[in-house]
Amino acid sequence: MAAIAGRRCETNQQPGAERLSRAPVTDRKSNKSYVLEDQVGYLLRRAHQRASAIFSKLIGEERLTPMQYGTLIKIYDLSEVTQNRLGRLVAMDPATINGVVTRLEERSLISRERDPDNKRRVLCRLTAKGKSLVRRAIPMGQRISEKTLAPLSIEEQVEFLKLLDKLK
Amino acid sequence: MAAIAGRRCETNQQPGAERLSRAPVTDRKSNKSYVLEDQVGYLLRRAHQRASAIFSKLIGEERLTPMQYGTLIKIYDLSEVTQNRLGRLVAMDPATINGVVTRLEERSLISRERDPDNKRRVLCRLTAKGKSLVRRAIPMGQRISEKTLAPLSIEEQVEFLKLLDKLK
DNA sequence: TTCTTAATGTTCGTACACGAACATTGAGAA
DNA sequence: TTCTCAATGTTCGTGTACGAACATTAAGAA
Repeated sequence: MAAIAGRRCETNQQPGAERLSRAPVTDRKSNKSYVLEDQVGYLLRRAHQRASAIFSKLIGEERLTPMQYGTLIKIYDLSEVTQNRLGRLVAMDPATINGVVTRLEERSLISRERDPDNKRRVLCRLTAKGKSLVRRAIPMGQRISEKTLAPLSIEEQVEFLKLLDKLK
Repeated sequence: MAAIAGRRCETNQQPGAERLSRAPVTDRKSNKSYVLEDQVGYLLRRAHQRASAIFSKLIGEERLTPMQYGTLIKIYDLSEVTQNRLGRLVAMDPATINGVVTRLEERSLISRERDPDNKRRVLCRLTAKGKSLVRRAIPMGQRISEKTLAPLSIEEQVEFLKLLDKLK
């Protein structure tokens, strides 16, 4: 695991995860043993955890989470989006995107207003502040992706992304 | 995306994520365009999201989250563990494992007591109820992993897990 | 035009995730 | 034996996640 700022145990308290000598005691009936550490779900969580940690460390900019970053990028690309559609574009349910967008608005990075043509909708736009933040953040996003994939060779990276894409 | 119980928009409101015609408007200066949907972090999140959804749908048992499941499995394998060490084993920081363990204790699936030999530590054990739940859950865990990896061929699964393991 | 149903958001409750600050306890150094 | 510092937990605050219930509005059927 990449080192994280405020670590409290050298044994890796945070994300890290200790590795014990593999004793798949769990299943005695079936011949295939069940080791938690080998399950896709567990590994995906760990990898995602690591990716988030790298993001937080490298993004620098006034605190931005991966979700906030993704959200800003999408609005930037579309200039104006409905909140609901925005949620679909970044894969967040209505309740979650609502929270994200609310926080971004509180920080004056985006603005929201009712769509006059359809009073259900809420249109999201970037403020000048939001736009400039996005422009500064993009290059970081690229570095973050590189860093995240760094443990793999270039060929492996291509292969990995190809397979990962099938598991969306 | 696998269908989720209470969907509200046929356009896939929840996790799903809409795919728009790829307009990498974002970067005009560098020659390589930046598409959010192609970034590892984004894809990892999506894959993890899907894995969690599959877990929730298939676990059945009285509601169990992936974290609770992993935690129970670990205690089951070790019979008795310190709360802090438990957190390291399942890759959760002290604050998070604390919450998970508290909820499991409230449901009488585990018991906690101070270690008499080291009054800082808290020992976690499974209750009879917890043990039987774990035994019923393991087979589900295996099916969940299979289902999660289903979009990949057997060879791809092996390759994917190998690469994913490097990104912990 | 009404009636029904879908779309869009909001609010609530629960469960991670994790940085940060803090209290307690143990282990090794001086 | 003190003194220092690491280890273990707890609490707080912020930010996803997401099911569920609800209000409002729009669009199409009868």
